[in-house]
Amino acid sequence: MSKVAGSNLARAHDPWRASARGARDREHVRDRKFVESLARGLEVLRAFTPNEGLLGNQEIAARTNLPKATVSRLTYTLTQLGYLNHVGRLSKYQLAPAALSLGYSALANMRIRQIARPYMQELANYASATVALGTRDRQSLIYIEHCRGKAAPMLRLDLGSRIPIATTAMGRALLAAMPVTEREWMMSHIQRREGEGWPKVRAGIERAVNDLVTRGFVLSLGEWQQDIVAVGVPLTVPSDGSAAFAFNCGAPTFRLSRDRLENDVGPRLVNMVRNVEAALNGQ
Amino acid sequence: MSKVAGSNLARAHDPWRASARGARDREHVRDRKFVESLARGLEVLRAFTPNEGLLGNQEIAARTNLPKATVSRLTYTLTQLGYLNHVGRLSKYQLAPAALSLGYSALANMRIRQIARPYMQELANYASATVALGTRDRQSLIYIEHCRGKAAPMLRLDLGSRIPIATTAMGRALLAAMPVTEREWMMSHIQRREGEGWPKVRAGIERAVNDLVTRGFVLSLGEWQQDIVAVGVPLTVPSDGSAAFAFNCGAPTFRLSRDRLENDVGPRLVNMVRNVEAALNGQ
DNA sequence: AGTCTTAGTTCCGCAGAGTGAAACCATGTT
DNA sequence: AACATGGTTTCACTCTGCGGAACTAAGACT
Repeated sequence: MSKVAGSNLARAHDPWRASARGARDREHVRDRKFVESLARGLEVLRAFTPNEGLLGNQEIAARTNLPKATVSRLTYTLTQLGYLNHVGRLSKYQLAPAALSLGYSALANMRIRQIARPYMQELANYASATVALGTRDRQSLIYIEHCRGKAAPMLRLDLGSRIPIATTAMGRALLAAMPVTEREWMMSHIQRREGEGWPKVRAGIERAVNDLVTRGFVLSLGEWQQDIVAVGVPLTVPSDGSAAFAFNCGAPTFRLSRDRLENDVGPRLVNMVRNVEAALNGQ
Repeated sequence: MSKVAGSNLARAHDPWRASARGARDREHVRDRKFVESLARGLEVLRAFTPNEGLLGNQEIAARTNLPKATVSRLTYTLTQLGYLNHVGRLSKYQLAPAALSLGYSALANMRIRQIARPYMQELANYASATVALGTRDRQSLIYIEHCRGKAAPMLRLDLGSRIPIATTAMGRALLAAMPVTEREWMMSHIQRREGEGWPKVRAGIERAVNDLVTRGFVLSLGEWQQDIVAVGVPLTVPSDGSAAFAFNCGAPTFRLSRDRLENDVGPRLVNMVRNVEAALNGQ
């Protein structure tokens, strides 16, 4: 049940727990404001991931825990609207351009991107590393903007791609900057997913919380990808409560010594973020 | 009414004509498979464009022709699900990361991109121009992939951005390759929008239809953007009926003489597309 | 202060949209 | 021919989603 749709943090109403019309819901008071079929339709779209790009109704039904018949109607509707494409004569759908278009509109309207980009590029060049900006969506991070340094075309992550929260510098920065209750809630989720790796992951996060207060940035030293090191710094937009962002600056281990990362790049990233914050509030 | 949601070509069921529960629908037979509230929710998301990125419920209601109360519930739901963000203390929403994420998944799964990219890059380099790949969504084109030639960082269009169909080389290529009935239908739409500019636009399209059969490519010489010339070539994926793509290759006028465009670049683009087609069918 | 305006939210009774189990179809497969 | 497999359609029921209208909140103007 909860495998399907991670609910949306504290403030969230977890759609699938909440209703699933069929499941005679004892206790839960229905939220009259929440439009169930919209949520379901979107959940269908979400079932398509970058690797799982071609799904039949059956597979969708499995992934979303929705009854066959319902999925059939939803895919039909989504196809009409141009969000899905019928592919390969029969059966199997695929995300279609309309979905892409939404993403583009989303990107285009994130003011922070335009403002941050020049700062990011500058640091990327200076450190010959990659600087990226991301934000949270459910249980992972999404890249919103990124700049590569001159000599570092190493790791290629496109805008919109997802990375985990628990083990990356960017993710830890975000976690470390959260209100405690929220962080605890996130961590319980992560714990469930990590299983036995959890103690190590937890230690990493706790160190990050500590690092953030003492040094202003957090680290990930090969904990996400072997051979990749990075620093991360959070940014909270004050006016706009819900939106929290984080930057990272990373490179392959051999290119960026730990010493330089901690004593040069880290502080510079902190400084960069202060500048971005100023620019954001400025105009 | 029809201003809101362009219906989706011939096969389409035009959602808003079809029902709008309140509007006691005489004639129209309801499509029991179509999930109205999903369509409405998505229409709300669509109301956000790259330029119109910050909308209040009221504005959304106006753009979608949905009643206030309904919009209120839909935005509430979309916010819960992470597709919209509440911004600036109260009122006004904005597309949120979840929307972006869909777009990324969509992109990631278009096989044609990976296959076409090397060919595109090669031509882009050769011609010192920009080569792009796009597909249709409703009444416009969407960029799916693009490569810039070495010395041509001129026009910067990101993936997912929209360009018009009627005046661009890419759009005309698509139009020219359509079945007549479909093209006629599209053209009637375009006509409505163009108003008095229509005769010229129409002539352009008709020339394109002609060019396509005689030469294999179509042209747009400054008809979309002053100072930009381009050739376009369509590609139809046979197995996958609905999906039709088109390529363009363009540059600022001063960089690419008309002669070279027509006698060198055009034929090469045609050739490139043949190669891509072969590659697509190959594996 | 008061009054208007503008925008968003909530109520509430109603009707029909959306549902899902089960029957039905259409394609392979053994 | 029987059997999977996966998608679609039917059908009767019910609860969801609807939307007009009432309500609330926050400026803006006198």
